[in-house]
Amino acid sequence: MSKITSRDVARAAGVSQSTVSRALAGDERISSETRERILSTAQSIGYTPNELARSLLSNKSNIVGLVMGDLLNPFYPTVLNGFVAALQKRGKRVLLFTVPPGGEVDDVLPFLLQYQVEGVIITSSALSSKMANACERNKTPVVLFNRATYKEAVCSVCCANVQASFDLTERLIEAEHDRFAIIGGRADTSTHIERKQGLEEALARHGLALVGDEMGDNTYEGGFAAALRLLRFRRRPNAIVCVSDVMAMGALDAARFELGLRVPQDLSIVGFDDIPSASWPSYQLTTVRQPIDAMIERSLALLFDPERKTKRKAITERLPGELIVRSSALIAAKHPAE
Amino acid sequence: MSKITSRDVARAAGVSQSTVSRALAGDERISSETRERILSTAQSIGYTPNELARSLLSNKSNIVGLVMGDLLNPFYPTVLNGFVAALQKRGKRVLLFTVPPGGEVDDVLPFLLQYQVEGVIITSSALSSKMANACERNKTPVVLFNRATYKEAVCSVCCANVQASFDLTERLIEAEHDRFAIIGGRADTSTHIERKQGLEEALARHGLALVGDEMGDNTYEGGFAAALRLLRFRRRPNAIVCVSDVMAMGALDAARFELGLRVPQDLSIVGFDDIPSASWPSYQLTTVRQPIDAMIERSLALLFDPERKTKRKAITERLPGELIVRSSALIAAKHPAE
DNA sequence: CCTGTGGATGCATACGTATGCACAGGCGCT
DNA sequence: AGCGCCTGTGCATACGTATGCATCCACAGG
Repeated sequence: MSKITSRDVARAAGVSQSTVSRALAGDERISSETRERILSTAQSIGYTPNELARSLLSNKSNIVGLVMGDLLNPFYPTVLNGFVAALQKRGKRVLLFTVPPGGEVDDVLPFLLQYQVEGVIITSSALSSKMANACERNKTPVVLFNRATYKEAVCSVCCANVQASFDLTERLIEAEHDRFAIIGGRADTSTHIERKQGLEEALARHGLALVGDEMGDNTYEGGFAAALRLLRFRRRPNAIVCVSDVMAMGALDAARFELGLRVPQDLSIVGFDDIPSASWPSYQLTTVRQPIDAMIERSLALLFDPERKTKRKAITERLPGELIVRSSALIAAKHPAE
Repeated sequence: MSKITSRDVARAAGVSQSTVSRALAGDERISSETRERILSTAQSIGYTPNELARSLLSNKSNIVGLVMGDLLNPFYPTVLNGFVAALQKRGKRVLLFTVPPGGEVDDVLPFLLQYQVEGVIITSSALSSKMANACERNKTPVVLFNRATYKEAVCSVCCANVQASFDLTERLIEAEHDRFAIIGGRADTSTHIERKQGLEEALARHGLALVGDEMGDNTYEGGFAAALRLLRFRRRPNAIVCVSDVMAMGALDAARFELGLRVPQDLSIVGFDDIPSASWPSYQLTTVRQPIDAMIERSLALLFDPERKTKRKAITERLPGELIVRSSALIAAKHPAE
């Protein structure tokens, strides 16, 4: 009783293997009584179709590869959850890979390709041109999520980071902040680069410049430590822009509990992502919400878009972020007129 | 240039397909010069072995199924991360499924079995006896993580919940708490049942009984709302035991921000899991830490244990939890003597 | 020179399923 | 009655890889 195959069902039902296959596929040509008989015998002897064999023959694995980086940043579980749910709804299976800190996407991609995945979604970081080519050669579409790439010809979906960051900064300047500091994530990520760029552009427009620039590694502890470094200045910043919410929460706690500062009276702290805990009363974090669901939808649309197979254009979609005003920063809520 | 197979490599290198297969497998019998030639041609024409075909033939898919429930409870991303990392290290691939709220594990298991997974890890909930039998028939080992089952013959790994909850309660009683309430998760989960049981046993031992019993659905919002219901009593509880940390954090914020109570002076709040945010200064949650890494290690050991294939015993392993004392509850730190 | 030996490679087949084609039987039409 | 057609089923093959067995060649020993 090792493996029960369609041949076993065929033997038990007194038909051929091909008839079993057709009956299970709902082929019209099989008479309904035969179909019934086959289905019930399949049920009774506990037959489970071998999807691997099916995939081998049809050349369609129904599997999508998902490469995640840091699952400990609360933004990504939400993303992961969304992707898995959306893919399951579309009848796709998810092969999940994790890139450990310090690891490279390139290390896991070969494994994905071996499983004949129909597409790959990468949320961890960009990928090398070598691997981009390997995917191209296999005709395996790739979509970068929350990451942009400038060199490689790969599709990506992200938030309009520069714009969102620019607008956020404008609002902070409007509210009379004039000493800005940034707590960055990792220097090699597009989110970091773009959000910093928007911030600096807005500052420059008003003749301002950053008074502090620290890295927080996209962790709570990193944000906490970075904030301590920033706030020990004699003339400390009065606005800290954090490239992600986890770091902003660390910074907030460092300011309040370690240095006894009041937020937002003594300084404003803002983040990006709008993770669930940003709305908790302990934090009330002003932040830029990423439109996760829409981004996921667009990612899958790009991934499965049939016309991408012909014109292999590297499309980058940028969805607008939404400023969520809470009480961690001195920003007036937008007038309804605007 | 659709699919590059080992035959293409064979043709390009002027050998047979079987020689290619053997060369790539590192077969000793292939002369090293032939091997070199094959490897380099494979490289140059961009050959990727088809793992599906390989799996079909060897009857070993190298895939492990992972069924997750609520990824929005921060405990589970940590678990997921740990499992994926551990499995990748063992050379296994992870096929991830999600059970949407209100869904059943039974709905996704058939898909897993179709992909010939070598084992299934379930963190969402127990599974029906029908599905347990189906897995047994397929000789597919199953391990429940953080869930126990009493009826079915399935292995499981959890924390020693009753014991941990009992000890925690004893410590709270020692510290003169006498009006206990519980905020539960979902009534049908073993974690809820067992933690409540330990709590009630300890209370009974001191002639006490619960003064409040609410459900919080293992969400922050649920914990928040449940705490409001509990704390509007005239004689409100002075200790709230929450079955998971997320709910405890909700309860804490409800007490502080909504009702103006002081924690732990006015009441103690404790949780379970020790999620990362439990240690943040805003919360400082006293909680029972689950030994996640050890639990994962034991789960995989059970899953791949060769002798389980002969004696099909349903082993339930219970690892001790560790009480982490912080400032959300009035508990003296254990004397070093003890 | 013939045979035996061993090393290197090719041939054929199997894994479990889907599908084009052939085939059998029944029925209606001329 | 004979012909064609339709319906329902079986036969054979293909997917890409791994592997038992046969084969071939070279070389050594008799």
